[in-house]
Amino acid sequence: MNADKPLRADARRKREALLATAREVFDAGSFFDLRFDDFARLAGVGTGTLYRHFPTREALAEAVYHGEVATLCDRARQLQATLPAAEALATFLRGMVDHIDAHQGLARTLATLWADRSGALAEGSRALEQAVTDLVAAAVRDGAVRDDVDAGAVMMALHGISAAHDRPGWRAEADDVVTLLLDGLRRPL
Amino acid sequence: MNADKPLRADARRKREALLATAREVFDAGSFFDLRFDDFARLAGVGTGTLYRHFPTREALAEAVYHGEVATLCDRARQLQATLPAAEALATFLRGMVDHIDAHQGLARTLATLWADRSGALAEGSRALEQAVTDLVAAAVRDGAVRDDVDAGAVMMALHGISAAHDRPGWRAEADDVVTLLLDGLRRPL
DNA sequence: GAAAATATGGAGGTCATCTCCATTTGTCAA
DNA sequence: TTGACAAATGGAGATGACCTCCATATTTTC
Repeated sequence: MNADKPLRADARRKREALLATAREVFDAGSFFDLRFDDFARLAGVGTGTLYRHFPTREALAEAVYHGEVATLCDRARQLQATLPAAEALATFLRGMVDHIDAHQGLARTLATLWADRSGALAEGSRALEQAVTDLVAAAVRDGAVRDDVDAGAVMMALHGISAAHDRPGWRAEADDVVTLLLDGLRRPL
Repeated sequence: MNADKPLRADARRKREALLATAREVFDAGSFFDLRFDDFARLAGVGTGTLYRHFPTREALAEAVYHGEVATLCDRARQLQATLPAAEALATFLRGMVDHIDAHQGLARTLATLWADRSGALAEGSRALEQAVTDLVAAAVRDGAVRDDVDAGAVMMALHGISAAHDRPGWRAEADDVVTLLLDGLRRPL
């Protein structure tokens, strides 16, 4: 869905400028507070161009974190290949919390992408869910994890974690959620 | 924070009209899609009046569900008084899923109230969190639940459940989350 | 190097949100 | 009852974010 059209030279340049600006704003933590049009001005680009490249704020957010989400997915696959399934799952979930903790914007982005009721679930969101589903499935096959719960439950919990990122005691609570999930997932008895 | 001023007669009437209309719209499931001004017209009230009574859409949502949330809290206290702590917690969480499942609007409202980053956490949200905290604390005192996790973790998970209300397999996944939480909460070993 | 294809930018349209205040309605003391 | 004061109303219009449109500019192609 990406290699469709070879972007024209200036188009690619503007696109990069927009992404670069968006990344900065993300790191500053003001991405979701800023007028969308202002990205255009900030990036030295017209509003029309902004909208042609990224029809919505969410599209831009997803593009910014496309790489990061892909990295998370790769990490999931890598863990799955090198660790016992149960441990891979645990490590991945703990790592998710680390990532979210380290990056203001990622938490917001995940929460937003996920909560986006506009039908077409973003690519990154799908990919992440697939990675989690695979991890859980492998652990189930291993017999390390019960087989009567859906991986979607884990996604729901992750969403809760992302969405609550600005709670005072977030980090501790987030770790607790993961602990509960993992202990709950172990085959009962 | 409520018995401050004895509302004038017409004020109370308009307020009721707004709430009644909002309740209908909630049940129809279109609360969050409707132009806010239209509540005014629908309720036979001017926009100014709408905004004086409910400064934001969230304020109206909270008012509509104030009773329902209070009921949930009462239910928590009642369960706590009549059942062993662990069972009270389990029953309450299962009941939450039932409630959310039965009422379109409640899920959205809880997710919205919770996600509202505007600092002042809504009254209903606070109350609900307190109820959950009490339930967990009681179960911990009983020795039925581990003491190394915060009740906030349970709230996070509940939020995830509410926010994901429109997933295809929501009900099953939501039940799974609760199962994981409860099994995870039992004292390990 | 000219035509065709592609992309730009920003002025202006659209629309939900919210404010303001001239008018209406309710309350209460005399 | 009535007059006077306070409280509340409603809806026109300001505000401001979002998005579209298209005349112009840039790139590519032949």
